[in-house]
Amino acid sequence: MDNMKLIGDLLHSHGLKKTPIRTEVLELFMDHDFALSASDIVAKMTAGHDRVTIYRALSSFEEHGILHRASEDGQGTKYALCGHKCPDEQHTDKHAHFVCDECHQTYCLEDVQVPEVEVSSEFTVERTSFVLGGICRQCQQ
Amino acid sequence: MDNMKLIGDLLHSHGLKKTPIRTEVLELFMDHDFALSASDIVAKMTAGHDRVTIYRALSSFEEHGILHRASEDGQGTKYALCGHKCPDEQHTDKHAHFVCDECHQTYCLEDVQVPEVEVSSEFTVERTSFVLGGICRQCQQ
DNA sequence: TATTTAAATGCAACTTAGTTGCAAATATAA
DNA sequence: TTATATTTGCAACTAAGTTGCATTTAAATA
Repeated sequence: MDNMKLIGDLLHSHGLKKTPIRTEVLELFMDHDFALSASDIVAKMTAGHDRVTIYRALSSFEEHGILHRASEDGQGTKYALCGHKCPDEQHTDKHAHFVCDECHQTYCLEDVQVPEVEVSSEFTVERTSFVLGGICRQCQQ
Repeated sequence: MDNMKLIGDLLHSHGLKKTPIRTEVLELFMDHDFALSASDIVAKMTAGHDRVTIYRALSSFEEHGILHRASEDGQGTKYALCGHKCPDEQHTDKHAHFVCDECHQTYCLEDVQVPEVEVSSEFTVERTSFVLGGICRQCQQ
């Protein structure tokens, strides 16, 4: 695992201090192939850290382009790492996401591009979110 | 205004009782060209009706295909009438929606079709939501 | 290595969205 | 007009997210 080094670099390169909590949060994201919400993280963290701290870590990561918002279903906002297949910059909203109705997990569909569309000049589009819903393989049976 | 007759028919044809509250809720949807959330409706209703009743009316309308979910931004779920340009059946998710970051209003983009996409067989897609975000004309200045 | 300080954390308290159970009220069919 | 299933209101709850403030800590620098 050289995740440790990676995480250190990631935080440092964005001018964020490397704290145990932030490190553990980023490790969680690296260890999962689906998006996580603040409460998912609180539940998975070893020590019982305050919800507020997790919310603040997530916002901060989002602002710095380390995480992107993957979906906002009824179970709260889920975030995903701007990772492997994401370009280093402008990772937001480039791919679609899939939310399972059964387990409520959110997956990045990194090969499904968010389509570019023409919209009435009445609206200035700054973000696009393309979220599919249904059942994932695990919940299929 | 023959909205009244229309509303009566709509409720009756879905086996829903025509109550003052439901009538007023549907009138509100007919009078607005953007989507409304439960709290929007509570605020706009003349008499101070209970939030719970509004939530229940909305769920019921959604179940019966009278309303569709337009967006779920941080300000709560917004609903829109399955109206004029919606086909009478299967109105859900057929078009994109636009959420303004400034006023948080959600508009139906009835001419922007939600694209059909190919997804890994790992996922069974049952719903699709295509939501654009940005600034609407009113908030432009 | 010790000191300093801006940034990060924890705590308490709050807001807002949404839900559930149950009793009272009411729309409609008979 | 009455009977009944539906709808409504109330109270109480959960869960997500936020804010202010005091305390702690990472890391720059002396």
